[in-house]
Amino acid sequence: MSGVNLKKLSEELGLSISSVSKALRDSYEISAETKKRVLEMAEKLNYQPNPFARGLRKRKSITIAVVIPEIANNFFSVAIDGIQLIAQQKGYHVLTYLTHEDAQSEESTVKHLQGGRVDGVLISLCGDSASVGHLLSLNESGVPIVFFDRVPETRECPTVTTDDFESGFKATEHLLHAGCKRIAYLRVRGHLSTSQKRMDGYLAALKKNKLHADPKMIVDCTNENMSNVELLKKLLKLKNRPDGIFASVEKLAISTYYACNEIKLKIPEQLKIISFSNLRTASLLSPSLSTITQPAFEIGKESATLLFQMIEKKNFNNRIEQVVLKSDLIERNSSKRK
Amino acid sequence: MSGVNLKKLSEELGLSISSVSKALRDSYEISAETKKRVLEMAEKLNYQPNPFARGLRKRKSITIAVVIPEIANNFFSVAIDGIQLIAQQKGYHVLTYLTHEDAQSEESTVKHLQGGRVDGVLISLCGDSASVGHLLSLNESGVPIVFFDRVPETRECPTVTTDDFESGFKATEHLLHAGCKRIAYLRVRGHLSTSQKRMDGYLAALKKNKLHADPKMIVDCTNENMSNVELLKKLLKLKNRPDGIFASVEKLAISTYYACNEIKLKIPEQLKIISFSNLRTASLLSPSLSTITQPAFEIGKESATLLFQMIEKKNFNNRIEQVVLKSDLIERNSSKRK
DNA sequence: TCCTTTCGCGAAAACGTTTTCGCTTTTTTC
DNA sequence: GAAAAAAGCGAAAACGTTTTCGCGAAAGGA
Repeated sequence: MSGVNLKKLSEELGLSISSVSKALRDSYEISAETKKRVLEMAEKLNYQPNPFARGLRKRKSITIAVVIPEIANNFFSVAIDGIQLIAQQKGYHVLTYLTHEDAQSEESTVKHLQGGRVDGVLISLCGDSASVGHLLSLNESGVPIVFFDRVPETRECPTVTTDDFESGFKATEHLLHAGCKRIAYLRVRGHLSTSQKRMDGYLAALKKNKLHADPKMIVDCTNENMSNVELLKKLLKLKNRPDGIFASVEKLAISTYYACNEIKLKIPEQLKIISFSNLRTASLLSPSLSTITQPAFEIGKESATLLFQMIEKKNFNNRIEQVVLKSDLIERNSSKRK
Repeated sequence: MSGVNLKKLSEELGLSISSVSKALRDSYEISAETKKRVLEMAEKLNYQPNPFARGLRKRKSITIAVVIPEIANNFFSVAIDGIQLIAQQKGYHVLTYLTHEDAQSEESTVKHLQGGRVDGVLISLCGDSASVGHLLSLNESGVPIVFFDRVPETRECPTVTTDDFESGFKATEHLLHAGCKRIAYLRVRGHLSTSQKRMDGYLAALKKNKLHADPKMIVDCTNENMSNVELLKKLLKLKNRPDGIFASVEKLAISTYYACNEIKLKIPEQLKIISFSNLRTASLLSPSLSTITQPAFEIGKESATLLFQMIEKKNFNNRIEQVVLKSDLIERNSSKRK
């Protein structure tokens, strides 16, 4: 047992607890000589202040929470990397919670965060979170929240997102320019702001190019690869099958690749694909995958930076900052013209 | 501000603080009727116990720490997934720290964990952590530690690893059977137990097949893709270049793919590759990548389970459990015989 | 020299819990 | 019906900090 606390330290030094505490915090009330003695003894006994006592007293946790749908995902893991960078710079600890796209799990997680465990929350909503009531309640109890990537549709709040509409528009036009006549939009069910905006961009591009938007070409997928592959195989065997696929999330592009492998459909000759994706091996795939790549690391950094601004200035309810970053469209072979 | 605590709750109910506390913890001292009243009021006012007060009093944090070199990595992100699953089941919170392969960062992180912030630590060592003194100190202060994947070489401690020697052996024999005569072993500099064991397996396989182990075929790479590509291009342009590559970590296989693309070396005709990797798109690469795949999710689950055993039974210093899981060798096209 | 200011430090309260102990009232036991 | 036991609750200490306040001594100003 370590058990070295201020009391033990003060006894060792022949000082009062309060003096030791002040010396460690470099208070002007303590002489330079005493400070030196205290610092040396603290070092020698390897004193580490108890975070719970300090948190209780100062009503501050020096901790933030990150709530995300999943972690085994290139976008989120890189975003966390950016978050951690900023948090580490600020001397903050980071609690991570996974909702697994489950609204109930998200709600109970957020509820547990109300006791003062964290000074702020970074969250990317899960797919089927209908309401944001639990988050409002958390915010009202004084905990600032920043949403990143997947943000609430209905309410004004601090967010860090990417230009999803424009990206959806560009990706669709890219497929059109590559020669596609019939483009399917792949999404996962649920009401996510990102998915909606990307689809709006898709629809706008079709409209601008005077193309009919066929509801059958808007395909609702699941979170599970196997069932998606089956679904896509059916889609691609249709008489009037699509000649272009716009996948709104990475995993759907992967499922499409598997489906095409199985039914011997050639990419890009018979089917062109572009996808939102942060896959680092996109260029090594067979064929290399054209992507819209979100600046995941920057998103993480920006949202953490914004959160700390809100934590430090307590007036976080006055102004609502909304940061929008640009995604990159990277053309590769999966959408090549011929 | 929420600020609803036991005091406010007790005032609202006309009870003492201690009675309310006991009612919430379902103490036998409190009547069923009172308990019901208290529970209802707590629900109504949305009471959440202060974790710092409780942690201070009970000397328990209900929190574990995960210390890893990086998170934007398929192995570690899936391992965390497994850890989170178990932690969530146990009602524990998870703090994540990244060392970025920096020994000093690892040391300071571990030092900060001594104050009682966590009840246990899961750690995968960084590449150039020479000593484990800081971890010993943490352990002596009563915090159980479980190492996973990258474990200390010198000391007996609780670990969860994979069969790295056997996997290294099998991977090498696989390349030999595919026709390779000269196999390079790619590793990142540093003294990691995993890398060492994998190489031992490699060397043993060479020896068994009566092949000379050329020191020039053991290549020290860095953590940076660009420089690795350059290094590998040089290696592959050598007069007596290798005809097989055994990459001990995923990123080195990726770098090899890039290098081969640049110098127009054909895989697997001119160079066969196998790699340790948890890449989910390994089968979609061009060509598909043969891998030794570690059961990352199971590793996470096993190590968390082991840690909680140690946390719950306090006699964690008596018996030292060492779990070894099996990796899978998955043959794909990058190492095909012809 | 005397008064005021500054310096250096200690006592004690407070943060919100949990838990031990004691007290009153009710119930059980013989 | 008296003694014993149990039930139901409250007071207060404790966890380890931080911070306010107070106090004596030294230093400065007149």
